[in-house]
Amino acid sequence: MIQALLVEDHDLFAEGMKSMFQPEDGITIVAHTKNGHETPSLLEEHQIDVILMDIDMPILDGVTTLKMIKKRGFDHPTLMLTMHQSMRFVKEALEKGAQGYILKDASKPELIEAIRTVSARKNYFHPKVNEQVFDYFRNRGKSQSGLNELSEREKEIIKCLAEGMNSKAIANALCISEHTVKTHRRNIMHKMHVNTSAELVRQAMEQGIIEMG
Amino acid sequence: MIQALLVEDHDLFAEGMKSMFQPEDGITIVAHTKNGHETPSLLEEHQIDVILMDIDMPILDGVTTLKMIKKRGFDHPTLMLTMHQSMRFVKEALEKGAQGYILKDASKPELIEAIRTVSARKNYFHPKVNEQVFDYFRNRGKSQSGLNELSEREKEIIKCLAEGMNSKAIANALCISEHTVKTHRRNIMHKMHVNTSAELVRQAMEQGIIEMG
DNA sequence: CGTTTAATACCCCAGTTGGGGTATTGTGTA
DNA sequence: TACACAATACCCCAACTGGGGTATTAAACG
Repeated sequence: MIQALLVEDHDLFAEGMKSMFQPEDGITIVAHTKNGHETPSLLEEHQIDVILMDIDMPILDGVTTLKMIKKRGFDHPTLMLTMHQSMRFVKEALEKGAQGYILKDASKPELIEAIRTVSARKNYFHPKVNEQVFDYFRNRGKSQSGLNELSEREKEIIKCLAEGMNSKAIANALCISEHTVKTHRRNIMHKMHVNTSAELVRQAMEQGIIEMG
Repeated sequence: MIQALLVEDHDLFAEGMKSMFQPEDGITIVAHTKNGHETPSLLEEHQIDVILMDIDMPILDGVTTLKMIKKRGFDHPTLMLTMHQSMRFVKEALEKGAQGYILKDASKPELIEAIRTVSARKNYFHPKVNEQVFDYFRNRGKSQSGLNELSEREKEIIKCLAEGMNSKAIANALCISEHTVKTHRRNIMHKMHVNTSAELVRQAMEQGIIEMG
């Protein structure tokens, strides 16, 4: 029996996951937390074979949580659960040492297969994610630059734009010159292949660079 | 035993919901569809006491589905399930005849209470939603205008803006003059209390006016 | 120890945006 | 019928945006 820890903020989804697995599935969720901070202590209390980690959580998101527990010396195989099909998250999750990535609109058999694969320390990608990974490395080979890797500063600029600030306001807020803000914005727009700030914000939200509400 | 129909596109969430209810809960999900279009035939095939309707679905969203089945003469009590805490959705769902509204981060007991309440044809609001409803009517009393009721045309303009179109491109796409586009955009920005198109798009996405990729 | 990259800053400039007006038409509703 | 409102269109104009450059500095990386 594979013993799983579920890190997921949506209670209803978590409840569902817990009661979903039958004895014949060979999987059981032995612990659940809505809070990334509680993860380490749960990993100590229970004998966990695999972590099921939601990416989209407020306060402490899945990728950050993963980074944190790896840093503390835990090395549990981890399956990332998300609604986002974005390469950004896949890439970040892989960098932090996740073994697998599955979308929330996957089927139960797919999830079971994913959990079994990951708990055996093999990599699992949901078919829909696989396409993205393929595209990613194909583009990477071409452009060397690796899609759209935004710097922290650039993400900061995007957040300001999304909050309705213009160049001058951003310059004041970040204590830099208006020229610099303009340069950043232009670089971001090039990287993301968009033509207006409005489209920039849309893309950023879809890719999870900006958190929702 | 309350017999429920679940309309939900995320397979994993649906699977979870199905296996979540125990006999002592007095609730069972007798049918599930990922597709709003299938709802009417399922309502005919099964004896359904309550519909659990996800709002955030591609192709045919929950509110549209609800409108469609009401139009076809079905009058099942319906509980809307969503991640959005936005007043816009609450309002639309109510207008289309939903009996209740619950967020996906509710707890299992809350969900059970909601289903029981709605199936008895009483109204149910999740506490978090209740605040919004209260705010809404309080503002409504003040301003008479009712928060930010965007016209269909205005929503169309927003979608174009989010796709990176400028006034000229939107004017061409919608076969109207550039002046008109400008007027619309200005009206929208007033209604939504934002100062830039970028912020406009952010707000629109948070309120669900624009669907996510 | 060179090379790359992020962050910073500046120049130029056409074109768009955002804010202030006003006005006509059609539709729907009180 | 009369009033309200959505959609349309136009005027003016200061300010900002987006696209084209170039360049310095410091940090990161092989």
